Amino acid sequence: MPELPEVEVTRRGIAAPLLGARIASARLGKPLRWPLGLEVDALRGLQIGAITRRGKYLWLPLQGDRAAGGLLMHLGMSGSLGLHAPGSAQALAAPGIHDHFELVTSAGVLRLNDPRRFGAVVWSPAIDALPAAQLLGRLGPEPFDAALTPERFHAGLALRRAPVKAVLLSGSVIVGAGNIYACEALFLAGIHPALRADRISRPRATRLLAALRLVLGRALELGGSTLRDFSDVHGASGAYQAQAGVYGREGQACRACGTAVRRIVQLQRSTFFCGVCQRR
DNA sequence: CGGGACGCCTGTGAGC
DNA sequence: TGCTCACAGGCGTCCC
Repeated sequence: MPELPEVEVTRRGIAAPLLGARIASARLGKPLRWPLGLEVDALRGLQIGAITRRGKYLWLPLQGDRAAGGLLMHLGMSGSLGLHAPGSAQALAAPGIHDHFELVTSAGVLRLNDPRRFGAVVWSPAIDALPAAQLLGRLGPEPFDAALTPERFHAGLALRRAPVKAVLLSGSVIVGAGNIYACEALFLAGIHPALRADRISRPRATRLLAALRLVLGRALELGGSTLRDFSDVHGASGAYQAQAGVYGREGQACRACGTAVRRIVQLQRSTFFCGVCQRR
């Protein structure tokens, strides 16, 4: 479900209510990607600090009398976080079969629902200590980091011979664009997804960076509602098909030129593009 | 090291 | 209606 905008929307939805909340109890469901790395009951009594995001990871700092650290969370492919107000029907309801992590706090019940269980919740003594540092260490710059100039972005692409779509998905030159937004940004920038990253000129790299920011920023404004089955806390989903330029539109007319949108497979993932509008 | 395949899981929709 | 198959928003690990 989540690419960067959806993770950021999630963060914005839970950060303020959970700031300063105290954990009354915690519970694990079926195993996620990795073990928690801590006895789940050890979370009891810890106080939640300011929740941050790096790439598609969320960091929940936790402070207690004897323990300090935090939880590094990832929503994987199908994860979502729900925060249910104390005393609400949802908070009182038993966890669903796909609720695999739960924090009962003074500010409500936080539940990670993740059918495919590619997501993760991992204890780390600090965000810059193992194991968090190991996972975050390979991430490239944030898309809206002002330090990521067109020059630097272009320089990053120039080091890679793989297809530009693969480089975007790798997250080493820029984080946050998943399969959908990578396709959409390449379409907006008029760049063929199979073009080698190091063959992209400075002007085209500049356009691609702008397109990535546009696509991710727009999704953020729309509250992450551009994904197929993403729903916010109010259950609003919306506008997916209306937003997509190429993603999921194989065989349909390109909105710019009318040519049939094509689908190819790269890294075992679908890539959608317009063979006319997007040049090598 | 870079590049690409694999595997982790469950759910859903299309086609028969 | 029920089965099978392809495919789904990610990413760490492993092998070349």
